[in-house]
Amino acid sequence: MQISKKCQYALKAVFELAMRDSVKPVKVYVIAGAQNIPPRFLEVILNQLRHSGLVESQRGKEGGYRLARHAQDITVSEVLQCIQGPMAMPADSADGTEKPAFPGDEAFKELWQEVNNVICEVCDTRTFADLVAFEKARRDKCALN
Amino acid sequence: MQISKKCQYALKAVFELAMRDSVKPVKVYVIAGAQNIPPRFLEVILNQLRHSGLVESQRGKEGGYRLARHAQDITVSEVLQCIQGPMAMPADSADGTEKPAFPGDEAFKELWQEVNNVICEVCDTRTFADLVAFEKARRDKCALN
DNA sequence: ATTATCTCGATTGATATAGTGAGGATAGTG
DNA sequence: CACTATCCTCACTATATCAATCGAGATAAT
Repeated sequence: MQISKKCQYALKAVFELAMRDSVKPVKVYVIAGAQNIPPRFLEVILNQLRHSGLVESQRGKEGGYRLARHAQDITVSEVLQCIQGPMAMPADSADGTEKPAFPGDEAFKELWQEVNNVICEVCDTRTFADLVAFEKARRDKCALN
Repeated sequence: MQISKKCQYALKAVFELAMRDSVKPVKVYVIAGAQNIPPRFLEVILNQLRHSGLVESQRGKEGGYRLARHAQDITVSEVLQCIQGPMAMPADSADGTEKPAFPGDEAFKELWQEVNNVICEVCDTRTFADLVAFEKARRDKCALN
């Protein structure tokens, strides 16, 4: 049960763009610096996010990346799915072939389905606007001390 | 987001023992055959489960494995933790060292905590007695057709 | 024309996973 | 006691996946 580094980087990158909420595109190395992500690796990741329509890019000088939609319309699930693919639970046979079922297969399938559902409930409803709001609230609280 | 084969095998093996609910120990190759698990690999897995106190073994001829507790007292979580270790969510730093936090780290930590909680809610409350009951109910339903 | 940036596929090195091998320990059976 | 079927242990290998980098190209601003 693990979230890959790549996925964590993707989430952090989208978060950074959401925080900045900038009309001007943000350069890769700026995001990388702000979030401590290997810059060349981040290029790969942002490109993948772009192909999924989560971010937009601008090439050339003064180029960079920005969110393709408002932060409140991008969920954690979308980023996870873009990078890790759909949350494949064991029972999902990769090939479509009907395999001979073994005792308990159905029971486990139902279990994984339920696990999947509760995860999705959390990740589908959590937008990057929420995350940014959380971060800002935390900063305000710290500022009081 | 993936459950390893090893873990799936462990769950299937415990399920098989729960189904049989036998006083006599069940041999590895029997479990392996019933659940389509590579027998030598299953040995390794059952041994690991034994060290965690989930199953008991008997050596020698007429030896094998049985559950160390009643099926209703063994949860899916216990097997998962035995094989995969605790569900480590990204924010948990492996080393105990304080790392310089980056923007959003706290927000993500809270998110992963929540994800972890809902998963545990499902897996902590699901016992192997539940899974066996599910399987038996399914069989009864099929028998009617 | 120059330069800073994104684009994209290939490649590398590290780590984790899945599974196997070989020999030892133990308990029942004749 | 000798034999054999079983569990026990740990080391090992092969393969896949992950994390990250490289290098050459395309594009846009100046």
